[in-house]
Amino acid sequence: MGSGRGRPRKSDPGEVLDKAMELFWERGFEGTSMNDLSCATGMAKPGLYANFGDKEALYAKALARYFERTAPEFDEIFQSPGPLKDFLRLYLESIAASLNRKDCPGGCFMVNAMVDCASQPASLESLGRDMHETRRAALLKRIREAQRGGELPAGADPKALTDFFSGQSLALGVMARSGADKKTLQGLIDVALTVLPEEGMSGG
Amino acid sequence: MGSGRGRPRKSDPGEVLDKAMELFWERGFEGTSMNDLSCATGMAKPGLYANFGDKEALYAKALARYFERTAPEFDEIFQSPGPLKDFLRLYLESIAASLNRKDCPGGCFMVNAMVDCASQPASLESLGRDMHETRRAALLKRIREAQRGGELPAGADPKALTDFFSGQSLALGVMARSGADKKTLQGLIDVALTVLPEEGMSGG
DNA sequence: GGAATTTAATACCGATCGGTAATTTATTTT
DNA sequence: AAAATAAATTACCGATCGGTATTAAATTCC
Repeated sequence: MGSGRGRPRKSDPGEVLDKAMELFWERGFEGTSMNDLSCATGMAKPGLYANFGDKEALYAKALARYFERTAPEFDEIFQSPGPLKDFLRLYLESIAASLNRKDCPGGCFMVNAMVDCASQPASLESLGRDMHETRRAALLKRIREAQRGGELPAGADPKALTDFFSGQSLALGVMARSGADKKTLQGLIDVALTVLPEEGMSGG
Repeated sequence: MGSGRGRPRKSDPGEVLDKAMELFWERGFEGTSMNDLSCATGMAKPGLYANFGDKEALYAKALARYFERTAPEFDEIFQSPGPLKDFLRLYLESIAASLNRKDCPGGCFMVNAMVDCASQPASLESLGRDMHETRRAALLKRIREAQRGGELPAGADPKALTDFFSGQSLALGVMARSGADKKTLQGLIDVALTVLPEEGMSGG
């Protein structure tokens, strides 16, 4: 009846990875022990090692899962056809919204992974950085398109704008992790968007 | 000849605390062991406990020392008499400069302490938050004064502006920790400052 | 010089860490 | 039913953690 030959699995590895993601997200790499993970997921320690490798590999897979889970909403926003300012508002507000959800235990997992480099192997630090860089690259592409389309002054610096808005997502992540409420995040977003020219004034 | 009666000290507690500050700053709370601290400072473990209390107390004192060390430059900037925009440029650029100094091991210690809450006692997390809040309060005061002085439109929201610029310091801290170069930080600052009206145009 | 005192240095404590070997249980195949 | 296989379970490993008891060394007061 089962799929394989031996004893049937007690826990679904996918659900285990989801739970591991939540724990690492909330408590970080050093703050989460393999015993914690075993208790929270219901999968005994040898099972964790057999299914995911060592702690570092499990963390990497959990972080990758976070990236994949947030990717669809991210991609949808990036393919929205409206003007740049609407897109950036949508982008930052979706980040702020995700940071205040009940099932979001502590800020942005990627930001945490970038800053938590204090107490985690270097490979994991660069992993978080690479993921952030991926999103930053998509942002730069979108901003360059907007400039070609006349939405930005010819003198504007797309890379600087990209670093700026990419930086806003970092600021939101830190503020959310330190307990900022939704209104505070929204205030930052509203101010940040004023660096762009008013909509409709395409030519300068 | 000495100051007390017993065996003379081998290490100056002040210098020990400085070294401990650097280590905690670079590696975080969990990432720094008492053995590490003992080796790096030259003070044996029992000496550390006798002089500073347990690990949590030592970290708190190291973080407080960081705050005190950065306070003079901070205060000087806040008392500069120029227009708001010059002040904010000076403020953010001094943060960026401090983050790229050779003796700055990893971003901003306060920001790290706020985000590292994953793997450190809750009291230390709120300690970093309180320090950040202190600076934010000074920022708010300065921005309100500027608004009263007509440097900002009457409709501007000082609290939102404060959260925004306070957030920029967080973004700078994370970017610096993840390896951003000086040019990138400067680009973010230049863009961020454009949220303010042009200098000299005081009335609306 | 000897008692008192303050520090340094060593060794050690129980607990927990990441990781694994050995065994037991449950299922499929022959 | 017996062999084979895969997973769960238990117990355990050496290393390191934060923290401390104990002993040795260096100084000052009498």
